[in-house]
Amino acid sequence: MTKRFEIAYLLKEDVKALLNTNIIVKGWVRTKRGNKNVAFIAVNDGSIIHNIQVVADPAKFEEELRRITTGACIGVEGKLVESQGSGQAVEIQAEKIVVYGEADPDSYPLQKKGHSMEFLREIGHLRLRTNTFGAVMRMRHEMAYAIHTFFHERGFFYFHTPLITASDCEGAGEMFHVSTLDPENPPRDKEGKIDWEQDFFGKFTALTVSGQLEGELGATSLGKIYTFGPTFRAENSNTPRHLAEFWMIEPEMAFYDLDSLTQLEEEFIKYLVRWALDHCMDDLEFLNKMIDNSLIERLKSVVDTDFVRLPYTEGIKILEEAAAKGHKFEFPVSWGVDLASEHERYLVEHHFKKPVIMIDYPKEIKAFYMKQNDDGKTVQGTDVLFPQIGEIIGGSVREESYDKLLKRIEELNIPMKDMWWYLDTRRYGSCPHAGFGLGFERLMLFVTGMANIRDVIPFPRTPGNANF
RNA sequence: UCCUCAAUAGCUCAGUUGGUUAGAGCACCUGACUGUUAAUCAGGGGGUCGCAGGUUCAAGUCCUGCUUGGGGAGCCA
Repeated sequence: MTKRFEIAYLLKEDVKALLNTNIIVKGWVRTKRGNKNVAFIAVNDGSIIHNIQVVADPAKFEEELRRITTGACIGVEGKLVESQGSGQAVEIQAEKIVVYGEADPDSYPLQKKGHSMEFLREIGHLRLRTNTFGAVMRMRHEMAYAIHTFFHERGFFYFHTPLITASDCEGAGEMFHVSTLDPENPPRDKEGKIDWEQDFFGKFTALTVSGQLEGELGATSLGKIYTFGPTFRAENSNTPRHLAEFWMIEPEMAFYDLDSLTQLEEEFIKYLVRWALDHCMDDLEFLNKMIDNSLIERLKSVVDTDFVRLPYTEGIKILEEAAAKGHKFEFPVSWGVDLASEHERYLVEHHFKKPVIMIDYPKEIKAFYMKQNDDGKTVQGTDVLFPQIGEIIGGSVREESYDKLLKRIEELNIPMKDMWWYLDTRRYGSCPHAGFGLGFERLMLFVTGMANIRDVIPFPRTPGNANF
């Protein structure tokens, strides 16, 4: 019985022993071309960006060739031979062709010429069959695998935090409510408000905006953990960098301080970029050619560059000096303001020209759980700022002092009723610890060179769009 | 959510200061070509110019509203 091979194997492995023997390939047709003497069919099975060339005799396969158009699914049995043409090393001389599924060219929307990303988003069910999305999705898998490998090699445990949560006090964004109550006629309490006690969980619940708080419970028992799962934000954000449903990686480490935290952040990103360069070069070369021709160069430069550590206060000084020298900012800069993306871009793209890890932010512009510095003004938060993308990582050393954390919670009027368990981490066996969050799709933007975050996830969810 | 730009053939786009029958490339169909590389060459079919109003002798073109999409901003990862 003739064996089927995946195209990645035929094109990447040593196939000398297979030459001039019969094999089978199966996949989807990218193009068909030729004349009345010979036909060429480029077949792709998703295992690799490249196609294998099938050579067929038009006289022998007249009926099959009529049914084979761009997008059709076929199986081919034939002899693997060294190619007579110059575009590929090996090809298959067809002896038997099965057409599994035709793709009517009058209605099949994908062509062999390029499409706009906007058009492809409208056919999200079929865009995965394009070269670009094949490359992006293979890299998405590689990056996910690399993330697990990175943490596993360093003794982190993969820790599963809940997707449904009752903590609505993280301040990380608007939440999607989770309820089984009848929206037409919900039960009401005495004041006429919706009675969440009668809901499925007996309280108001929503989809998680972060696994961090539960992640801290893992870190203060297992030592080093990371989460890697979906995250949901109901913000009305319409930008190329935001999704309503995205994947986030959140490591949390006991006994890490600011230095070891930023060191891990830098090491992590460099590991992932290096992994892409080591394992995804075929796809990267395609993306470099078709999407962004400075991509590979940029990835290499990140791996070789030391990230800048920049205290917020020094960053403000640089920006104020730039403004004094005449650089125009839309928003004014002074100590205490939250930096706008124009400010971050100036620092990363103009001043340092390399990734910047900004640290020690004013406490007023950062979350309640960040460790307070002795100056009484700043906290040990860290943002890793990347060219083009902006903030790719946000992290901090966590405040481990029960009294300081409680005071901050009270100052910010954060409701206490759902926070008691979090505070217990500081009440019993409290330890210094730190962690960060990396937006998986922001990483994907960086390593693929794609411009819009909707094109680095198979099925993007954004305001007004939950298709496919 | 705010600002801004756009919407013309299946796809990517052109269409001049408003003026006759709205064009090109690709795709599709027909034909040519002895090995192509998003094959090439010749011919053919294919349009409610996003939707609804308005101005005008005349609207793809100007105005208003709506819808959808892009870019920028905010929020953030």
